[in-house]
Amino acid sequence: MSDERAVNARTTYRHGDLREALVEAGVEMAREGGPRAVVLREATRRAGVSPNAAYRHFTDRDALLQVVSDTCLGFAADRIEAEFDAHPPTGDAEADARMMLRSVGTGYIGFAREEPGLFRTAFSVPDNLQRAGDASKAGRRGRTPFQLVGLALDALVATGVLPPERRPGAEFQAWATVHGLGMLVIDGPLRGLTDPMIDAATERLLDMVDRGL
Amino acid sequence: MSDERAVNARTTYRHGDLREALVEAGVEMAREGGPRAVVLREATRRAGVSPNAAYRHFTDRDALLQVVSDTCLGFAADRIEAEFDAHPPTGDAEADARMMLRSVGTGYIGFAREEPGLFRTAFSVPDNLQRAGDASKAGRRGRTPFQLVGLALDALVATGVLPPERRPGAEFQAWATVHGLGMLVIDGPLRGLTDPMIDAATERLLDMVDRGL
DNA sequence: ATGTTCATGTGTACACTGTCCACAAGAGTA
DNA sequence: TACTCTTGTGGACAGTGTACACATGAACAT
Repeated sequence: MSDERAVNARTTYRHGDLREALVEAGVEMAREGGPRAVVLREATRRAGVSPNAAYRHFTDRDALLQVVSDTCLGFAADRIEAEFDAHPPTGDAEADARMMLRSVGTGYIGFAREEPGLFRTAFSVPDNLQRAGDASKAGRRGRTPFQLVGLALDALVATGVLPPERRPGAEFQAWATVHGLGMLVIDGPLRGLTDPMIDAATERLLDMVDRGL
Repeated sequence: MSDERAVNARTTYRHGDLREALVEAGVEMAREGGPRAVVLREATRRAGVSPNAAYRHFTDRDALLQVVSDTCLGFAADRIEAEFDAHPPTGDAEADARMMLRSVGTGYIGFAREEPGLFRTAFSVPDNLQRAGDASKAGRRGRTPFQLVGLALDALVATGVLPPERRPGAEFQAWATVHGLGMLVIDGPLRGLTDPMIDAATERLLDMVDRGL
């Protein structure tokens, strides 16, 4: 019963939860070096297990990366929800809905800046509309980032800020805008700008979305 | 003088222009498989040269990828300029300026869809504001994509569509938006959507920029 | 308790990668 | 003609993903 979970030393032949251990190791590597740093052999090493053991849980190195990537998306969702919590409803339904959409944006960018490795990893694996709401990509509260944008937009429609006829597909506009900014901040021309400058750029961008949606 | 350029067979000891040949090989690999497919040894193989010969021209595999990436950005610029050409000025300066910005967007997305591998490669290497206008990233007409957005925005200011006080930093908004859509189309939730659907999403996004800038 | 089964981990091996080192070829110059 | 410096070669090594055959032991049926 002395189940040394996180520690790589183990006495039993069976690991206990190797799959989870590999994913956690993968996330840690991704945090430091992005998707390229997610190395299968290194993950098994950190889990204190032989390289081939990984193949009992993942068909491929890419399969591991896929799961790691999904996990990272879940973290992004958590970060966005944290932003929600930081701006609780005031009672002004319209302003609250607006703030909700902004929170998606600021949370998203915050995640990109605080965890660039995880951010890059989250979007290094091809996705599609079917998988966008997949439970494996959800955060602690069970929602994916993509669903969170949708929620914010629904609130905008409910309070009459956004005309219903503009609702369908609106997540793509909001998403693309914020995602683009995230990429620019991490790997693009905006790299190395000071925090206040990035904050300003974020605010302007969200203003644009607010006006133009 | 029988300089068999593109062919990998060569008679002389010296290659002639190995550096260029390696870059071209790299671009071809990037076209098929994105940045991960840019393999140094394979490039030398295609150039008909031993693996280590590459190190006379690039310090690193990453150095090669950097140059390949810059080249891809140049292609993106070409694609955008082609979109300019497809929509020549009509005489209505205001409408022309608007169309110019739209062309940046449609050209950009067009490039992403037509050459996903090159697009991914172009943005796989970290960049910064200093390098954004670097000549190595320019297209045939000597302008980088980033500079082309700037040009379009300048035209909007010149025709009075965009208030001058909003000009500084506006390329970041335009760029982020379009870049984000590009990523969504290639690797994100919008992957696999039909062309008309993507066209519609692009139009809506550009409308948003037009309204909200 | 005992034997069997089958998921899970091990060991060996191979092809392939990036990269280091010492050496070779030969174009350009003294 | 001899010397030099750039460019390409050959061999080697560590590290990676992954295939195959084998070992272990937890769970379950007897």
